[in-house]
Amino acid sequence: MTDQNKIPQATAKRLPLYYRFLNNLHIQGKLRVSSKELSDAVKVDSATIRRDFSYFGALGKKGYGYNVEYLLGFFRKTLDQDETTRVALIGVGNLGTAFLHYNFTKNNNTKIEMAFDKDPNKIGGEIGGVPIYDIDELERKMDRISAAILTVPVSEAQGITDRLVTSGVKGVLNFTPARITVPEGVRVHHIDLAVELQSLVYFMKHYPLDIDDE
Amino acid sequence: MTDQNKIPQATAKRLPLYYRFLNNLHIQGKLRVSSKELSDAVKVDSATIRRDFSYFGALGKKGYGYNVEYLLGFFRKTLDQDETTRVALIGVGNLGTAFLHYNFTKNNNTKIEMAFDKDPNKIGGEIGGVPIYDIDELERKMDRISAAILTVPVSEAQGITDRLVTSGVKGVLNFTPARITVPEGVRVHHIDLAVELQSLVYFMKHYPLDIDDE
DNA sequence: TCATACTTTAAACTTATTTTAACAAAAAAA
DNA sequence: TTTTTTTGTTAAAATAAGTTTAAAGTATGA
Repeated sequence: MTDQNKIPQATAKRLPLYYRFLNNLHIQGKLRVSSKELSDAVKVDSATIRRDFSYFGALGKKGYGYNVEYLLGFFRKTLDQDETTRVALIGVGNLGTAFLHYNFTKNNNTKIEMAFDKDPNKIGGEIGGVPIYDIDELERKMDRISAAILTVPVSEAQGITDRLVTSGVKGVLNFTPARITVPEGVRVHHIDLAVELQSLVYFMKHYPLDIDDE
Repeated sequence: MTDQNKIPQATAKRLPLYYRFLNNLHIQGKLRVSSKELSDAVKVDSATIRRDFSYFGALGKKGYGYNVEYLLGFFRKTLDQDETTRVALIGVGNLGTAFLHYNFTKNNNTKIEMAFDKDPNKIGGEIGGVPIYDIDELERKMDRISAAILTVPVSEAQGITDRLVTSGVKGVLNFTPARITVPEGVRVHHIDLAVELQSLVYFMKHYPLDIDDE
């Protein structure tokens, strides 16, 4: 909250990516890394990486590069890795199930604490260690959950979102095609699988030369 | 291929989104729409929408707005909706299955023609009308497929990608955390679920006021 | 140990891209 | 008519990326 407001959104979006790769390097036992090496790994221009890092002050050493452990520690703090954010998943279909199997907690500051569905066959069960509750229980259970992953059918999206917001959720990762409306102060990120695929196809046809953007 | 090179990438990325909503409006029987209305629906500033549209010439009428059907027809052409792109899906796990159930063809120019997996229980079967083949058959079957959705475990990502590229694939939608390397001319879009979630959380904490960006 | 060559960052500067704001002109509505 | 709506476009502002340069370090070999 101090000066984070000043760092560009584009940089902020790359942070989790950097963190992931730094973690890999650390596991591999690497002690230092140059912006060039990191660039090869994450496919981001090395100058951009240095620029991104420099928003946080001088983290590297000239002629040496970055100390992996130090950088990792720094990112852990910056990304609030110590304080886990409690997440709920709504809609245990295939996509929802994929999420539940994903081991987020391992390298991340997020934990899916519970899931909701309306299918009686799923309610009461658990997947990947996450209990599945009846969607009707949502308001009762959602205490202390601050983010939600929305993997329900489109038709349910806005209705469920309203209930989530009422329950105090401040962030929604929306996988439905619906562009949901939320009150100010609630953050929504959209990922629309069909749009992503269509976008890829459009870029393939019209921008065939570039290596990679996104 | 005429002047598409001139339209900004940021605009290109929004095109599929516009198309989807225009289609919704059309189904709802709406005859016209203003940039303001569309803005509310897709959560993109109305000025940005007008600016985006204007790259393609004058599509609307002052004091009236845009004719939904005309605009839709225009986008259909621009997004090459008439010519379907043949897509293969690699890795029929939960995420892959979610994709197969998704009815892409309905509103889109993409069709998942086939899927690959190495699980003998899945091979030979089909999901959502898409046949599942043995991953060993990849090179033999991939004729005429130009894009691939990669939903395999990270460890397989680069190896499979190399095989896809050899088979003539020009675009990959990569859902694995690996930042895969491809030769020039092949397009890769990454979607990393963990990064997306972490990114949401970061933005929730540090940019709590903005309504929506992405 | 010292000199030299090499590496690599950080910061300043430049360029490019994207968004936003403003407003005249055209059409619609009253 | 007159007023209101709404586009298309221009110009300005904001964001983001890439380049260059100087300083600070490392590594090497005499």
